[in-house]
Amino acid sequence: MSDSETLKPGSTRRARGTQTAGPEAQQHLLRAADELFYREGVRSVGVDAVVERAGVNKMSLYRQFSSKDDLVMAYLERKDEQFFGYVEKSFAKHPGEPARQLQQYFDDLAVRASVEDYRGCPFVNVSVEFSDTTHPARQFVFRNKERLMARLLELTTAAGADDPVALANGLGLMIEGVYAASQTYGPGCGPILAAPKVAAQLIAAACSGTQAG
Amino acid sequence: MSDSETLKPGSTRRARGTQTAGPEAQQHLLRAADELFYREGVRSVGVDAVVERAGVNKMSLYRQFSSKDDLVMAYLERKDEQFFGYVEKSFAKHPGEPARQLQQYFDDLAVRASVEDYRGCPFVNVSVEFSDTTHPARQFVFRNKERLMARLLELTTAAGADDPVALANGLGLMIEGVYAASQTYGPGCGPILAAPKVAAQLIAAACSGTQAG
DNA sequence: GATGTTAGTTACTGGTCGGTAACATGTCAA
DNA sequence: TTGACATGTTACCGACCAGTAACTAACATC
Repeated sequence: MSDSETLKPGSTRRARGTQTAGPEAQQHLLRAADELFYREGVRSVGVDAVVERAGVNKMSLYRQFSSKDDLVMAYLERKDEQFFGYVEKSFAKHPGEPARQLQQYFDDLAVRASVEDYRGCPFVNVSVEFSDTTHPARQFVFRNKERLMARLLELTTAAGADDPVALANGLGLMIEGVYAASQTYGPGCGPILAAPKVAAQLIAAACSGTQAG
Repeated sequence: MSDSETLKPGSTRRARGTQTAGPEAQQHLLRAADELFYREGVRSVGVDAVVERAGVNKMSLYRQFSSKDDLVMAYLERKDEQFFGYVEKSFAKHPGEPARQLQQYFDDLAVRASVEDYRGCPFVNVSVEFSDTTHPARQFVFRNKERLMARLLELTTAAGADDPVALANGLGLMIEGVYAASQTYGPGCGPILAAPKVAAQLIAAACSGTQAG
């Protein structure tokens, strides 16, 4: 009862010694895994670090997830939701105007990728950390990108692009480029800020005939 | 003398038990580190794996390099030379025609990035594996990309682009995109193959007034 | 108040990591 | 032949890793 634990200010780490219900512990673990895995990498962060940040016992982790890989997959699911949440949020700003929807996503992406502690695309990162393409995490990434490309293709088609596939491919390439450049070049500098204008150029050139967006 | 070691077919691993001169061992180590670090990642590959593949003793590694980090930096130096070797090789195909030089690089890059066991940009990969931006490896990557951007800017300027910086940024973004897409989408599929056409479009649009290349 | 269930705690396993010490072995020059 | 030196070999260090076992403490239900 007399818990002498002190929470570091500004930290999301939870106090120890308190008991936590199962689903509640799961949420704490997912949140801790999200923060640590994304910032420092999936392989670099050990399960001990995750449970400590979650304020949960290690056994509780293995009661909620069968293995670290299982936790990694749950982390990816979470990131997947987050990612398409961003996408649809941008698209929702200009309903019925596919060209402007695409443009809006690049505007928003450039802003997100320019913050100081940005760590790029979580899916690219796990692809780097896992060299085995048959690993479930890699397979998940493939599906994630497939889904993104399909969504882009919907919009480029709706926008009346001369070659919707080519435009979607070009824009997909730009997205990956922004993510990578945020890590290799400095944050919020150079190429990233050029992305929206390049996207605008590609969209305009592809939709020159039919101005559907 | 009676060395019963058997070399696995197709492997570059060297036989054990033989003695190797210092600089020779260094070359074997660098080659082994290159192959393993690039294919499987810098953090994932241990020094034991490197020395085994190099056919060299672990002590020989630490006589040539002060630490694993030191070996990693040497690996990056090697990759840096290789990278700009590719760049200049493409540029050399069309001397005095900057726009065509830039285009040629994208054509060659798309081919390289489409082979089965391609593992993307080694500099992006170490940026993912090392979350600390103050790490020497990260600093090296920053300098590498700075140098690439400077070289691109030389060509876009020489090509008479309306806005050489903007074009260089756009092309730089495309390069990063090709690297990343080679890992997240399948190999030799989709967006990567679209890269040369997108690059051509960007170059043509930026150099519409003055056809210097 | 006894019981079953769940979570927390401690300690441990077997393995890998980067790095080092002590010693044996090979090669080459004098 | 002898000595010096660079190399290979074996064994080890402390630290970390993912995962588990045995036990204790809190809770709800009856």
